[in-house]
Amino acid sequence: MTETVTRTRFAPSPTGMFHVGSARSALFNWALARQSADGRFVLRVEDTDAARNKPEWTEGIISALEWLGIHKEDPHFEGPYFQSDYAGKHRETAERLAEEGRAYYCDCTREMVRQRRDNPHLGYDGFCRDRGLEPGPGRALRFRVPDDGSTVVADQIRGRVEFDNATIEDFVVARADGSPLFALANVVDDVEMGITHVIRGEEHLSNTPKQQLLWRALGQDPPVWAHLPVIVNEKRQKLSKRRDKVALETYQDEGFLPEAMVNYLMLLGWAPGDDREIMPWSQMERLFRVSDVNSSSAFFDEQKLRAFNGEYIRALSVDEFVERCRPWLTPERAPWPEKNFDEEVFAAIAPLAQTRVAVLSEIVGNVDFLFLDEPVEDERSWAKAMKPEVAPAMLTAALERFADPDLAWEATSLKSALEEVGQAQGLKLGKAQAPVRVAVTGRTVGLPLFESLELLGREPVRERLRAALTKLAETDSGAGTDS
RNA sequence: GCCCCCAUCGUCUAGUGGCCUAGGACGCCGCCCUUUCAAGGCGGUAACGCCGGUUCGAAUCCGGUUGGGGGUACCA
Repeated sequence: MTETVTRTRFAPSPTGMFHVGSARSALFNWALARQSADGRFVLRVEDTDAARNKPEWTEGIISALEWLGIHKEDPHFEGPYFQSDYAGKHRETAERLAEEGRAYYCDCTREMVRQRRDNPHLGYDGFCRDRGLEPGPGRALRFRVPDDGSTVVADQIRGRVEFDNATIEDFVVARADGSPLFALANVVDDVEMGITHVIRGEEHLSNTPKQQLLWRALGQDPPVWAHLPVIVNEKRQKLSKRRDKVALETYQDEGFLPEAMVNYLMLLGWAPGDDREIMPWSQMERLFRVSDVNSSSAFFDEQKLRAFNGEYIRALSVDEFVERCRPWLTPERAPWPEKNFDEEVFAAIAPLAQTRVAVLSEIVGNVDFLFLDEPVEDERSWAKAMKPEVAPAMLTAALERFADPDLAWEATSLKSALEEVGQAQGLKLGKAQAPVRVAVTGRTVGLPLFESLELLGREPVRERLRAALTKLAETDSGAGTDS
C-alpha cells in the first residue's frame, strides 16, 4: 500500500435529491483528485439505511455529478461503491473490536442511560464497560473511548482542533441487531478504500474525533481531514431541504448553466487569491487548494448566481445559445401551440434575447408573443400603455401606415415609419412605441420592437393592432373600466 | 445545558504586522448610451463586532467578551 496517491471520496446517502452543498463538496473533492495524475475520486453511496435506498436515487446522484462535469468515464473517477456491499466487513470489524477489548457490549436502553447520567451534560456513562457482557439480543456494541487525554484533529481548513476525551462518550458502533452504524461503516469503508483525504461538511466535525479514534483502533493513521464551512440561507442557518431551495435539479430546471453553477459553487468558501471570479473549470481545478478554503459559513446568494449565469449565457455563441434554449422550447414546457413554433424565427430573435435572460427558462417569456396565437394578457402593461388620450390615435395611425405596400417590412424602415407616425401625434419614439408594443406583444417591456415586428410579419402585426383597437373601443364605452 | 467551529462592505471574498486613507465581485444608487427592458461604459454608496493586551506599528498575533452557526441518536 503506497500512501502517496491522493484518494478523495464523495459519500452521499441517496435521498432523492442532490443538495447544492453536496455539489460543492463533490467539486472540491473532484478538483483535488484531478490534481495528481493518479488521483482518484471515489464515489460511495451510503445506502446503509435500507429505508432510503432506491436504485433510481443512485441514478440521480450519478446524473447530477455528470451535470457538474464529474463523469464516470473519467480515469480519475472510481466507483460507485455501495456501502451495503461492505456490511460483512463492517460486522467483522465490529467483532474484532470487541475481541480486542476496544469495544464492549451494552444492554442499556435509552431510558436507562438517561436516568443514570449523574451529569446531564455528558452522554452515556460507561455503565457496561466492565460488565463483560457477551453479544446477545438487545446488546449494542460500544466503542471504549479513553478516559484521559485528548484527541487532536488536524484539519486542513481549521487547523488543530482538540477534543477532550472525557467529553466523548462511549458511542455505539453496532446496533443490538448487529448492524453497523454510520460511525463505524464510514471509517471501515474509508480504510478499505484507501482514502487519504476526507473533505466534507462542517456538520461532521464533531464526529471526527470518534472516527479518528476508530482509525487508530484499526491500526491506521487517520486521513487528512478538511471540514468545509456550511452553506447557509439568508437567516444564516444551514441550508435545509424542507425550508430552502437546495436541490441542484431545481436550478437545472430553471436554466442555470452547469458551468456557471460550478463556478459559483467553487467560489463559495474558496477564492483563487487574486481578483478573478469568472474562470473555466480547468483553471479552478489547477488553482484549488483545500487549505485556502475559508472557515466561515457562506450564504448561498442566488442573485450572484444569476449574475454569473447571465455572464456565462452572454459568453455563448448565438448557435450555442439557441441549442441550450431548446429544452425550454418543447411542447412540455412552452405555452404556445407546437405548430406555431418556427425554428428560423427563433434563431433570428435569439441574439436579441441572449443579453436579456439571466436563466434559460426566461427565454420563453421573451419570445412567446412570436408563437402564441394572441399576445399575452398583462393588465398592468395594458393600463400603462393604453391611455385613451394617445393609444387609439397612435394605433390607428400605425395600422394605416403599416398597410402601405411601399413600406418595406424590415426593422429600420419600420422604425422610421413609427417615428413619423409618432411625430405626427407629437410623440417621441419612446412614447409612441409603447401602445404598439403592448398591442403586439402584450407587454410593456420586451425585446427590441422593430425586429419583433419584422419577424412577426405585416399581417399578424396589423391584426393585433386591430384587436387592440377593438378592445380599447370596448373599454372606452364604459363597460368594465377599472381606472 | 455540554462539546466544537466561526467573526472584513447588505452578500461572496482579497488581505496573513507596515504596500490598507482596506482591493475585487454581486446588489444598490447616479450618469452615459437608448424604441421598452437588458447588455455595455463611467462614477458612487458601503466593512475590519466590542474590550483589553503584544508591538515603534495590528484587519492581520494573544486573551476575554458579544454575537452567529454546527453537533449533541442503537440517523447519515
